[in-house]
Amino acid sequence: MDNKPGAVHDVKAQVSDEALVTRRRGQIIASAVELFSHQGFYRTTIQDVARKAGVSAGLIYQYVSDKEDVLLLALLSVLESYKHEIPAALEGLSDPLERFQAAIRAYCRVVDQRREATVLAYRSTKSLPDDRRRLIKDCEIETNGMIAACLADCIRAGLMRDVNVELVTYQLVTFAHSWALKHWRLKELCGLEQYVAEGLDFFAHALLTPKGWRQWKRMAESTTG
Amino acid sequence: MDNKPGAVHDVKAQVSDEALVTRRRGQIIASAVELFSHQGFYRTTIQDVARKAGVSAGLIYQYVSDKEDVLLLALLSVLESYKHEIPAALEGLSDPLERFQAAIRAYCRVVDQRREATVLAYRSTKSLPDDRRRLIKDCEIETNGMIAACLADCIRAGLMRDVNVELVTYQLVTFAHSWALKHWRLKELCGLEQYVAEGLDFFAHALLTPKGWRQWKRMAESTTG
Amino acid sequence: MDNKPGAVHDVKAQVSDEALVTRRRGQIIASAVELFSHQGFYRTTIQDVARKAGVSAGLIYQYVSDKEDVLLLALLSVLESYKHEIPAALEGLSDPLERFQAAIRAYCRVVDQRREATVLAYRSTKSLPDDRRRLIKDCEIETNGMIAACLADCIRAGLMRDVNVELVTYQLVTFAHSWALKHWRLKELCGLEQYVAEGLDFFAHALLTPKGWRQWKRMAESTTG
Amino acid sequence: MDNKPGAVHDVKAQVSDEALVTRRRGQIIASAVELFSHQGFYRTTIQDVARKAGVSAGLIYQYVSDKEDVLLLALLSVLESYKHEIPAALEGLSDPLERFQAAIRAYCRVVDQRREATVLAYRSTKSLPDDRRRLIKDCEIETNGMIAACLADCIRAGLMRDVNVELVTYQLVTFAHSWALKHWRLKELCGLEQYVAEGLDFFAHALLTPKGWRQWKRMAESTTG
DNA sequence: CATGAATGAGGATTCATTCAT
DNA sequence: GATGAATGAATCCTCATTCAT
Repeated sequence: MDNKPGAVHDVKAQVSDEALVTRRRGQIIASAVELFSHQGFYRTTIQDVARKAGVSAGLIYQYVSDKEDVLLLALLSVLESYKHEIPAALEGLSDPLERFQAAIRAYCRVVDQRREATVLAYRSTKSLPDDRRRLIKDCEIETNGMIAACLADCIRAGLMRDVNVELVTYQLVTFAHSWALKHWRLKELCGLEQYVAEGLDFFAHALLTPKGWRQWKRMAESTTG
Repeated sequence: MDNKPGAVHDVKAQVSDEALVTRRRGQIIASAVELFSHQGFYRTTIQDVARKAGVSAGLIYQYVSDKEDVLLLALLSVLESYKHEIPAALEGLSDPLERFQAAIRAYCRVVDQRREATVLAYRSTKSLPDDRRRLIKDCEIETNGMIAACLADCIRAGLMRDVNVELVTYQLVTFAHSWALKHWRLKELCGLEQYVAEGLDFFAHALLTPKGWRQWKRMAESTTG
Repeated sequence: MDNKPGAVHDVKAQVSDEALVTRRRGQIIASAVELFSHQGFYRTTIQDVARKAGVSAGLIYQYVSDKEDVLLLALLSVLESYKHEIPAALEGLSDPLERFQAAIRAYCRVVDQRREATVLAYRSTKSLPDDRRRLIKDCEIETNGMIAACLADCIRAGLMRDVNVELVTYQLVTFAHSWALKHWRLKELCGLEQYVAEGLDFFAHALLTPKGWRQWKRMAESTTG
Repeated sequence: MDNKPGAVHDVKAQVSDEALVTRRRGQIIASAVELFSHQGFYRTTIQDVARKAGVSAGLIYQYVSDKEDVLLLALLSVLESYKHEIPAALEGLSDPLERFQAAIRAYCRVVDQRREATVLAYRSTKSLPDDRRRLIKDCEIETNGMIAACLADCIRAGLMRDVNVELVTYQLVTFAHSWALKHWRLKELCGLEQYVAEGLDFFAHALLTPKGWRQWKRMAESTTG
């Protein structure tokens, strides 16, 4: 329910009509994400955002209190798309290994779709004052939690070694992010599909127990064959 | 020999005395890295840099043509400390697996020492115009090359699986960087030593052949025992 | 119709309301002409212009893209007052000699009214980049053309000798300008009226044919008597 | 004796050796005239002047107290070349009409030789504070005096009409200056020789008495024939 | 005498933010 | 609610001038 673009998150609007707030923020954020991603936060002016959103500069300040607020909203919209996609990809899957694979795949796919925005999140989170940055981190932790849960399930099922879940989660998350962060180079080495495949293979070797391995290979055969 | 802080790299100074240029640039860059790391590039004024370096604002422009030049120099100084430390850590080691371990360890150690600066590099490379960014990327590629070489040696020696070297290199590099990028969270989970240890264990599982494993365990025992 | 102060001339404003643009530019230019004339272009700051115009410094940049643009606009406003006054003075006159006299007189009168501004035009045209200077020169050529036409008419009517029209036009134009350029000295020798009278007498001797002379004297008598 | 480049004129040097002062100022002024003429006073930095003169920036301040001092010296050096050339051209001539012609010719020739510098004088005299500008004006008045004297002699000899000498002198002087000021256009109409010839013809018609005319024609024939 | 590195005040320009319409 | 003109603080950069060597 707070996944709608323009959801509130402590950012106060001066306009009361909630539906309007949501719609306007949606416009604003979409433009902001695009511009911030390409030109960076500081190189983008509020006028730029207003122009691209097809509204006046003044209007923005009725839905946001700061330029930094726009950044916050923009970053949250990115992070929330992560939080959205992963559960959607797991829908209906119950096997731990399948869920693990699906989660990684989904994460990489969103990152690929919002590549520029992902880079933006890395670049610009620090541009936020501490309290607003907190919100971003909470959001990231929440997403990580979903990955971590998949991992924990695999371990609990004896399919993976008993590794430090949170540390490995960072490896997995970072793997997804890297597709965006290092895209300038990776795109010359392989496509998204191969990237994910090689990654999963790597993680399989790193994590699976013999039992896990057997299932993993069975899964692979049933997919291929 | 162009690793000295303040090395030239296309950035032209108006002062001819080379020793002075090196010294002054050293001062300027040190202050810049510190300030940029904490406040970000755009929030830091040239006056800030000058004040912290104990020089006048005007002086900076005798050693640099732009504020962006200061950023370039700052980033290069970070990347060059990587390029410096890794070979130093490999000095005298000939065993591929030892070299591999030492390289990862060294990389993580530099990142730890220059944690803020590493974050800076992630945040601010995009603030540079394309041509200057090129220099940064070249530098990064070079560092990656050193890791990749260690990896390739292990594979060639039959100690590791025949993986896609460059892709895995990115995993390794990213692992080191993450210590800085996610330090706000990781520091609550473990110290650098444990981080590296768990990482190496993870990579060992992911990469080693049976032959590699035997040697790896022997190494571990000789270190521990 | 493009004689209004603030007429557009390739100088782009960021404000769309045309009437406002005209009004604001009028304010800005008036202040700029005054200040530039007294202190020179380089000694005058945009803040000075803003203060005198009763607006903020930032506002100026919504109507002008450069400080040089302000100069361009200022110079054009001066040159356009020339282009305006001369035809106005010739209105209703059909006799070539009368038109000639009226044109010179009008020119000298405008120069006298905008003495400082005329000096400004001489001093500062070269401070403009080539392309903008072009605009100034075009404007000057146009004004000269009006004087030249009067001269040519007199020649065609057999009232003046067949001299090189453009060269002599420069003499006439220069004569008018000199009243401003050398005012520091001329004002001690005579008033504007006498300056014009002596000038016309000089040019009459230099240019009139016997036929021209007869008419010239008749004109003088009818004016005096 | 104060025609030497670098003559003192109230401008105090910190160096005592007079010969050296003269030499150094010569170097400095030559570079300054060149640079100021092309780029204008404000666009030229002291460093520019120093570089072109092949000296250090600091050195200039040992021979001059101000950047404005450099301008003053530069302008004086131009005006003094006028004061120099005219008497030189009159040397040995005693006939008033010949002297008149020679003076105009000489003036135009110097202006032609130092065209850029002449424009500089027009542009930049106002950039000087009042007291230093005084020096320039005195110098100009002195030069005008030489032209005025030639004119007065012609009148006294009954060769020219009894016009207001100083006013007409301004016409003559202005005629010479115009060759520089309007050179961008005039050069397309004629060369210096023709410019002078047409000018002299114009002035002849404007000024000569019948007696003067007869001699003027005789002079022309003897030159031509 | 000469050098040229260092200073720091000064000014053009940008842009987040406000507010009258 | 929306607009966009106006503000003015903030910052980069230049350059005349000084002074230690």
